[in-house]
Amino acid sequence: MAYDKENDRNVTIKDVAKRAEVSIATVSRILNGKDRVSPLLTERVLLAAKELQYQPNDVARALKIKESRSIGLIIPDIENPFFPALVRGVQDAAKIHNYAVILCNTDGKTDEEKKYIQFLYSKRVDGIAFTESVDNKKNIALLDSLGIPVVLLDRRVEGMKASGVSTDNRLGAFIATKHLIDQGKRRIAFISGSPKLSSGADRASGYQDALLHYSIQYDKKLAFIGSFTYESGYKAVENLLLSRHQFDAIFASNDIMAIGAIECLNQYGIRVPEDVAVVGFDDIRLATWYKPLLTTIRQPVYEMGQYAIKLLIEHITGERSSPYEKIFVPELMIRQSSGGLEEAK
Amino acid sequence: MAYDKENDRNVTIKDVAKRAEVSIATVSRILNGKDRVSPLLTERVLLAAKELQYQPNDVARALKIKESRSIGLIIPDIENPFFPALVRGVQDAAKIHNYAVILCNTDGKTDEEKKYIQFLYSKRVDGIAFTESVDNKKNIALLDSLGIPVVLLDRRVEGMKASGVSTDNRLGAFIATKHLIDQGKRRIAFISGSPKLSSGADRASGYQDALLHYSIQYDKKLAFIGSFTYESGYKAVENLLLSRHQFDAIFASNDIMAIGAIECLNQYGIRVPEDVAVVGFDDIRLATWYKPLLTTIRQPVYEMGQYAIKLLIEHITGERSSPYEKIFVPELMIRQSSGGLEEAK
DNA sequence: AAAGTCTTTGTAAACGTTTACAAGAATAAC
DNA sequence: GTTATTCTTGTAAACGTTTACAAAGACTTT
Repeated sequence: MAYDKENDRNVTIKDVAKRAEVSIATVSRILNGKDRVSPLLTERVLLAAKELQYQPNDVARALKIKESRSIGLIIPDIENPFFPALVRGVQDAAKIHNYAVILCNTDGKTDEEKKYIQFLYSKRVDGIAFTESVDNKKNIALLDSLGIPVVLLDRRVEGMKASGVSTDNRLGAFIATKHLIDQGKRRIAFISGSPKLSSGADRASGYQDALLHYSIQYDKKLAFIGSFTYESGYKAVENLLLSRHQFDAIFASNDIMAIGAIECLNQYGIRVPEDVAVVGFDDIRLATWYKPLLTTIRQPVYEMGQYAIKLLIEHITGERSSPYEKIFVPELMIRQSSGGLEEAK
Repeated sequence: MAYDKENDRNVTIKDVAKRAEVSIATVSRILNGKDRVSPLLTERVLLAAKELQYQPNDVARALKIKESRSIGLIIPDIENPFFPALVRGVQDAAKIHNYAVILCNTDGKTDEEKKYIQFLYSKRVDGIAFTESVDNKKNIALLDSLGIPVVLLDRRVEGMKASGVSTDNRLGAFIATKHLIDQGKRRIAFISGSPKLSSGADRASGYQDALLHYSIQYDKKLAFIGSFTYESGYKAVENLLLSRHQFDAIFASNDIMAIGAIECLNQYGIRVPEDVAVVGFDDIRLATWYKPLLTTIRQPVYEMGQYAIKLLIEHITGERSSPYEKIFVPELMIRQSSGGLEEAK
């Protein structure tokens, strides 16, 4: 019943062979350019293929050679401003090697992740790039059991036999906090991301490292648990305000929480950076469009996506066999929200 | 040489058949649930499948039934803030029907589009959702010739036999311009998108319609050609300023151009909305985070993506045979940048 | 009890490729 | 001129499914 299937004028290798008066093996050989074949036949076959507008059928090919030239990309949500650049990096790298990328949005739900992993396996993708959203051993184990190359994006997972790419989150958080301290701030509030994620936990560690290093007392009452969403940033500050604890700065574990935080501060008539300095994390594009311009820690997201696929493909082709952990180094982008800019002038 | 291919413990329908002591046909029938088969065998097969952790091979299936359960999605650039919501809509709709979506970024290059169309055809996708970036008859013709269902996103293309989904751009532009006129503005500058795109051309028409309707002289000197990018919005205003023509409002054909325009105005010390009112188009998420909050014309982008895939799948399954044109209606979102908010108070 | 009908199962071909193997032609070696 | 070697091509099997067709078994119907 499907569209156009009757007058399906699909031309196969067989048709080409017939027209060029050779065997299908010969056609295949010429088209793949692996084996040598005489110039005479080559020309005839190429001509026939062009005349018939032959387009190889990759699914038959995939079945035979057990290689689909496609990879799965699992992320929580493409609408989250962090991901478009990552996805673009992935896609550009995949394109170079002629891999198709199948996009999957899980909204951070463990069972969606599982469904997609199985879905992708049924499609016999050659590899999977995975950004897990909650530290879930089960899905990691599932991935491991598939016997398919996997690379983990933006997350560290202990004891997994897969490669990974991430940013040094602990260092980034350290730098961010240090920057605030350098501005003379001493009562620095912290909004964490999901603490179950390595990225969330590591940023919390970096924050504490910096306090410790500069002999500032860590104050539990200034630390809030967020979830990497705008709303959680807003809420955190609202709670902070309600608690009436003094603070002169905020380090939020990502940019959208930082923006949520600033929006809340504004709502209560508190000025940024004059009254409270704010630093975010990620350096999404919005950070340079938002007012005040957001001081933040830059992750090279596009490059991370690219590198992940480079690694994945190396595993697929067998060029690389043992897991490798690529860690990018974060960079402080000083803008308005931390008040660091005026100082610099 | 590929990863793990030797100790590939892939279990096939044959293995299941052997273990359950039935023929492979029976296994297939049970797994697909089409034909009736006795409860006894059903149970045995299901058990065997579970014990062996059988996962069907969709590529073999695709080859046999000529249906890959995957669709291609061609867009210019996922990093353009307009697209994430669209893509998410597409993906969510595809998921419901168990289709994989293969993402392709073309950067608006015609030859990239062509390459991807052929690439997707080789992969034998069941359908293609296409957002063309320059009105290129050749690629449309190519798509037509494939004999594969196609739906056009966000673009009208004359005389194509494919379905399409878009927003009434002309109406949207009319409403935007009218809103500015309602604010008492009479010298309204216009920044177009690519005029070769229907979305670009239609918005220009809507702008002119409104001027005509309210008996305002159309002034060529106030109209600028942009390309839907931040930079082109910025440039347009710079040129406008240099030309020293008076203006009291700007209608930009999309939000990022509007933001580019405002940034430029700010640079020159011109206040928005006090000195110049600005309206954009699209209502990307950034419009509500940017300062001033951007007055704009909302397109239901997510829904458009969803609807496109619904349509596409109807064509694939044969439920729908003749092309259908779905046109969403745009909505004015009054915020700060047009000064419309104070008035309303 | 024989003949007919319906239901359940199996056999084998097909989908469009790639590739091991064999065969034949051409060239080289003696 | 015979034999060995290399090169080019074809034949056929295989990849993992689905499905047309046939066969056999279980019921009806007379």
